[in-house]
Amino acid sequence: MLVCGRLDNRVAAAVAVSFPPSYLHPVPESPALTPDPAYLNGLNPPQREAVLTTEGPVLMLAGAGTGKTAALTARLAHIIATRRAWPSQILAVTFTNKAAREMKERVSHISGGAIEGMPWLGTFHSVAARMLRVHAELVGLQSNFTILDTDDQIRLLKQLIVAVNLDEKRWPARQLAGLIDRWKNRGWTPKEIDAAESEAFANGRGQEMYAAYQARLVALNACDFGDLLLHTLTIFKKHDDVLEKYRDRFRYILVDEYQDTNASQYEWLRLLAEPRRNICCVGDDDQSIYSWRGAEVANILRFEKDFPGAAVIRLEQNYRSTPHILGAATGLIAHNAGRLGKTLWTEVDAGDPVKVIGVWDGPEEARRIGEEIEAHQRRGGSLDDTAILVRAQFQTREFEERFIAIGLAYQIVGGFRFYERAEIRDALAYLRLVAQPADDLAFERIVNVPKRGLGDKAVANIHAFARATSQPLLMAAAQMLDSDELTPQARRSLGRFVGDLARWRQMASELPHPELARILLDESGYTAALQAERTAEAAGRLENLAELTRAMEEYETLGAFLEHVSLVMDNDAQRGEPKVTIMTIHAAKGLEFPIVFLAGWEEGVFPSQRALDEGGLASLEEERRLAYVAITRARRQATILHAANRRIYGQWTSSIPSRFVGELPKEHIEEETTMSGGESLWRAQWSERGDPFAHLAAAQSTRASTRGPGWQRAAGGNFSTQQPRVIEARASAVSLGNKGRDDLTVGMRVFHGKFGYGTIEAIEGNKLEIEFEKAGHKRVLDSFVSIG
DNA sequence: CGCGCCCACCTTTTT
DNA sequence: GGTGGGCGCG
Repeated sequence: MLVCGRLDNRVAAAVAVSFPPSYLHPVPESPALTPDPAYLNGLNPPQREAVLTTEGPVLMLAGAGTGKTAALTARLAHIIATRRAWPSQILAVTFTNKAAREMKERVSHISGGAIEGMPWLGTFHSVAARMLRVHAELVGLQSNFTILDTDDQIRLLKQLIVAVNLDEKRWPARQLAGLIDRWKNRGWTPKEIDAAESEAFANGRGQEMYAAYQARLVALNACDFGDLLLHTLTIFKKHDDVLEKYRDRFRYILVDEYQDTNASQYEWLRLLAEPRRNICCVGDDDQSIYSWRGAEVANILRFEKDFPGAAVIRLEQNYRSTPHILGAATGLIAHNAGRLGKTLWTEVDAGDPVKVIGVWDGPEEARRIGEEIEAHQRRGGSLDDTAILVRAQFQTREFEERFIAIGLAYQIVGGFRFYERAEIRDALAYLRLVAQPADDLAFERIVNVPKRGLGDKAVANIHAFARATSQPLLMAAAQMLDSDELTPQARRSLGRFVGDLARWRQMASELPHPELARILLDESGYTAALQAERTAEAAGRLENLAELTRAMEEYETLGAFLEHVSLVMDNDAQRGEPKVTIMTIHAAKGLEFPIVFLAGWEEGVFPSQRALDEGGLASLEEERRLAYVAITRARRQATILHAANRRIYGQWTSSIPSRFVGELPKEHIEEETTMSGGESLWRAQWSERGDPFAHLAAAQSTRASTRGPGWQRAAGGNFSTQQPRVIEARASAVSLGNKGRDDLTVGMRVFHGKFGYGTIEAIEGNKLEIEFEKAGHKRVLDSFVSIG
């Protein structure tokens, strides 16, 4: 097949057509005789090769911004158009729902909507879940098993730890969850945990706890995310007939982001790919940034060994960034060893060097980026063009504070997924309990939410009774109503809860489920409890719940919805007014922005201290790959910043620029420091002193004599003289895009997403002075408030 | 049973 | 510096 990979496109197409797959009916039309089919338009030679090399193993090394998705979708279109396989005979797996969704849309688009279903296009987990629903009984589950989220998982483990009299402080459930996850990622069932591994928890009881957890899951008819893969893998290994069935079905296999696969996914794929070995893995070893959650770069590095004769196709022509940006990224990643090797190039020749700016401290960094963004706005640019990428979530706060202060619209992407929010999980627990009365975890979660006087004591009682009579909690609770096991209050309250559940259960068959959900939230008192809070947070939660019930309308059955919500639902950033995007580099993978700011390039922040401390060289290289991913997000301009001082966990910390800054090729960068005396003075400062405030003092005393423009803005002193000018500058920048709104007046009560309710005290253009009920006096932009 | 205080924690994140 | 969880008291 290597040979095939070297053929030119026309020949490859001809070869392909001359060997029609024998299992299909002869194909009447012959694409090779007609001009190139539409899906090949605009593809460069390696991309075409990737599309046309359909038979045998293919490794597609696709650098950042090289048109990977275009090639992938064309490949799918090609396989289907040439009748090599029906859409239902192609397995295409991705890691995220977003990637799966995009691929679905593009395939459908490229085929002019002709390809409706690619039923086996999805995330590893959703595809595995789908298989597992069919064969659940082979691992002791029923096909309507529940998929637990991390929160359920931890609560369950905690119970198990307590049950065997382990000190949950010394042996936290989180740690065990992490271990079990790791084991599952490696494809190990409890049987495969050896003594050495087992040693990692509670003096050798790891294996025992893992086994107990698995047993408990089966009893609950539940599984966690890792199980979706591990169970299907187990089934493939033990039941040849099942494996055969899928091997026969999947004529072609396509894997996106192959460098992110873990051992269990790898094994899963290898089993399915045999004996045809029509597997096409797409990835970029330089963008492997998820080893900490089990991804093994080794999978991609050894692909050619695993699949001898594999065609290796490199996509290296970059369509995203300028030569300087690519040059900087390429120069940086060249410091890593053990790469497959790729060199990005571009036909574009314009563009500015990557800017590297050294600033005094964190606040100045935020200030500086804010100014750059406002300048971009003044030139007529949109905020949607801009993104700030950080190493860790804590860095976002500096920007948030600054942008609130200057009224710059921003969004922070990441943090909690939609379905990880407490209120969503509570709502789902209600639905789950109505759908499956035996769902003990759901019962525990909501039996006292909202508070109905059923505390730990009552719940412990129910638990004991349930265990003694071997029945689910809800059934036990119902029986206990007739006993005097509980205090009269608790009994009354529990009686009502149990009665409500029975009633909702009745309704479930008659009502559309979104309606059921609304009734449920209302009658349980959940909504009322949130409304009573009258806080910004509670209002947000109510909104999320409304969103949840809205989303339910798109699903036929409650079961379908529950599957969707636990596996698929994500909170995509909603469009709306233009705003700066602030997010972690991890979250930015796969995205691109014209203008990118890379903040906090300091030793200890990026590379992170933890990576430096514990991971050794491998972990440093992963940080470097992360830096590579970060730079290659930029289309036109990348700006890297590093601060000499930063407050981390309340501690002022001085740091030196990241080693990655030094690794950028000089010819592709342009350095600037806002500190007088240049880098040398500054280096002298941080190295001499341990006391961070000494720097501040030094800075202030130096400032009198050295007045670079940066100094004036840096280090926070002398605000009385500086502030008015700065505010003016802001006002003009902000007013470019936003006129004040006319529906607000002084004295009006308004609601702000972050600060809650407050009263307007003054209006000045599009800026408001508000006295907030909880958050105190603030200046905010009018677009952030609604009339409350 | 619920509130409040104190203390340990503190990359990255999908499913 | 903020937060969440555990524990002790009212």
